[in-house]
Amino acid sequence: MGKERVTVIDIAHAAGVSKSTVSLVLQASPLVNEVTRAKVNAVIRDLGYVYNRGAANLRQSNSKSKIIGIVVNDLTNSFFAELAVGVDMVVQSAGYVQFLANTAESVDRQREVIASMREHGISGLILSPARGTDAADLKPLVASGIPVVNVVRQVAGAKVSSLVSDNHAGMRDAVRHLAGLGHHRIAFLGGFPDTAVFNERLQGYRDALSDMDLALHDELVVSSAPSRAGGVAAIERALLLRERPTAAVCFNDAVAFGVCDGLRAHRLDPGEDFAVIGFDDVIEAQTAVPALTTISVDPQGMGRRAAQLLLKQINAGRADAEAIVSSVRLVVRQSCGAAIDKRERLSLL
Amino acid sequence: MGKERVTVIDIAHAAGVSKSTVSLVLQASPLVNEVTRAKVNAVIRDLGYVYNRGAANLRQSNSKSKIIGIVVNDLTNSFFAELAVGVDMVVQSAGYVQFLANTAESVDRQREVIASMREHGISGLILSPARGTDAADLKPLVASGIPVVNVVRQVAGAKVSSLVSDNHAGMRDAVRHLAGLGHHRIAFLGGFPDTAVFNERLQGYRDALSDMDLALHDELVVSSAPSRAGGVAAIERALLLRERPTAAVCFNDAVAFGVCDGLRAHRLDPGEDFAVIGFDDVIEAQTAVPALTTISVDPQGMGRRAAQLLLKQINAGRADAEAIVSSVRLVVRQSCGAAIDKRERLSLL
DNA sequence: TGACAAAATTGGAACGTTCCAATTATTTTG
DNA sequence: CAAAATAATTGGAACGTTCCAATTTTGTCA
Repeated sequence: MGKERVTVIDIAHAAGVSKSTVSLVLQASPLVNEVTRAKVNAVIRDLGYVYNRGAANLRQSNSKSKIIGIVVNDLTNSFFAELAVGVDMVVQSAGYVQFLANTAESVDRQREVIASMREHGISGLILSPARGTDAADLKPLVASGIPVVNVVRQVAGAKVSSLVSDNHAGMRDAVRHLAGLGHHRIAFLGGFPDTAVFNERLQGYRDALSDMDLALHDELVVSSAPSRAGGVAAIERALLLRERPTAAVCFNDAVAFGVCDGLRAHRLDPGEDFAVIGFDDVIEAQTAVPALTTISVDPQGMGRRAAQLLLKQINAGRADAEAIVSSVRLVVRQSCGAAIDKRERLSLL
Repeated sequence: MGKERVTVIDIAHAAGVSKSTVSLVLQASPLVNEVTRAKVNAVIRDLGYVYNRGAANLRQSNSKSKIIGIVVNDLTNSFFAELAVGVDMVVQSAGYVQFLANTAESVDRQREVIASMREHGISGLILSPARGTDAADLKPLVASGIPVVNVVRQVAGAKVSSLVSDNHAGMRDAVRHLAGLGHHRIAFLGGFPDTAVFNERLQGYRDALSDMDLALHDELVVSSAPSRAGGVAAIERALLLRERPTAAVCFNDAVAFGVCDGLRAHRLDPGEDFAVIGFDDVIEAQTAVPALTTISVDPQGMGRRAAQLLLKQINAGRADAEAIVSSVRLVVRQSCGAAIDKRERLSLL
């Protein structure tokens, strides 16, 4: 059963009107009489009609396909999962549906999935570019007039909008906070050094050190994969130094969690014996023990904003590149030694 | 620039062949001469042609749309994120692209997104049904002949394939292991009691207790949201009991991590003072401290298998429901007191 | 070379919708 | 009540592809 597809023509026949009228009803056009509308809608329900957007898109402009694409480099990272959820929330309620693809940092996969999405007629794309993406990769897309919003990372020279967090200020605030707590040897742990994000954060770290009149020791900058495992590896190496750091700012929360794991493996208590600050404020950051002090970027909110920006551009028809830097704030929890702070405050009473 | 869309007809003109030939080339048909093929392909590249799958789908059967849908209830949960990544891997390499939607356990959202995906002509659907989904919700989908694979949860009475893990055996093994370590008061923490998964796991817990001649105390079963926060709440309540448990099996890893957090908040050391076992073997389970003993279900592998099953059904044209129960194994790490175990073993030497 | 088979190419209808211009039905107005 | 204005409906072309049947080209063989 349910063999033959029900089309607008079947509806028209059953309702005793023309296919044009049915089409008008489908588009909720004000031109059609209330009673016909009701009749047609009833038939639509009865026959179990399913609108064929493919056919509609053929006739309409591509920008009305009601599909957007989102491609991220690591969905396993909660940051991106939450970003995707944020995007999903707003596109879903705008009646859109999203293609989601994971590139695992492969530019080849990225090229393939973007091509594939284009064939399917996406109206817009939210892209967290894989490492090594360059402007040329996005060229054909933007030339065809499809709005693109880059998130998290920018790609130099690409004429597309972007939404990134204020990496410099965030890291600067983190380091200042640690310096304010009396730390002198503060490490910068995790992240791949060939990314813009890494360099922005690193610059924030450097600037803060010089602001606070602290010396910059290159060996305290330890790069690694931006993952939990990478964090373990980074703290391992940092603890091997003759002069150990007493605190660390981490490339992201995943790294920070790994650093906490690594510290425990060395019988050090994160938050007590060593201060740790993350970046992102992933959902687990608040419930973890110790709760993670981190730079809150609100990934879900970022997803929502990116989606809103994209939808705005889709509706406007024209996409003039706008670069938004999302501000960021330090959330102080236990992992940076707030407990010590509190103890001191209590002793003052 | 790039205003007008390049079509198969433009290619035909430029290459001096007919549109039919171009179409044949696009489908890599063996009917076309090598030299024409090369010529056409060259023109395709030069003009920056983009295949219009929408148009093609209009002419072909819906099962060739090269789109599958995947709807999950909580992408923020790493389990589902990994599942999605697994699905993504196999569909991507099969040349498919996936619609991904998050329902946040809302049947209404679920209904909407499934309808929307259907309008876009998905060839198949992987669904982790929201709580409260019933067979009627899936009726129209399956009636239209679109293969559906339910993952994680089944929906009673729906004639669709399913891929679930062996919840009963997994929980049974977990409890037996704890009992084997000498625990008598073992709690079952977390999860919503109105789900099939919960009940299967609970049954495994009960059966294991009776196998091991342990008494079943109802107050040791504490339900909660299946999240980290839920875990904190559950252990809080369990620790309030006059006779405290000494170990717990948890509904999933998220709950287990929450339980560890909650224990620490009470100055109890998970793995030393209290044994904890999770369910899922999420990626963090191995790197967390203490590393989490858990029932490994390999979410990514599950995603891959679900995708393979779905693609098989799409290609077969006919989807006869098959129910696969994925076997599961206990992975012993630190959180259940393996360390104690080891200590004992060492003392025997 | 002529006849036939095989290989390669092709025109046109079809898919399910939208949109335009045209038509018909209804209401308002002088 | 006729004419004009407005409201509602409609047929048909178009969108970019595939597929079928038909045609043309090329190759083979006696």
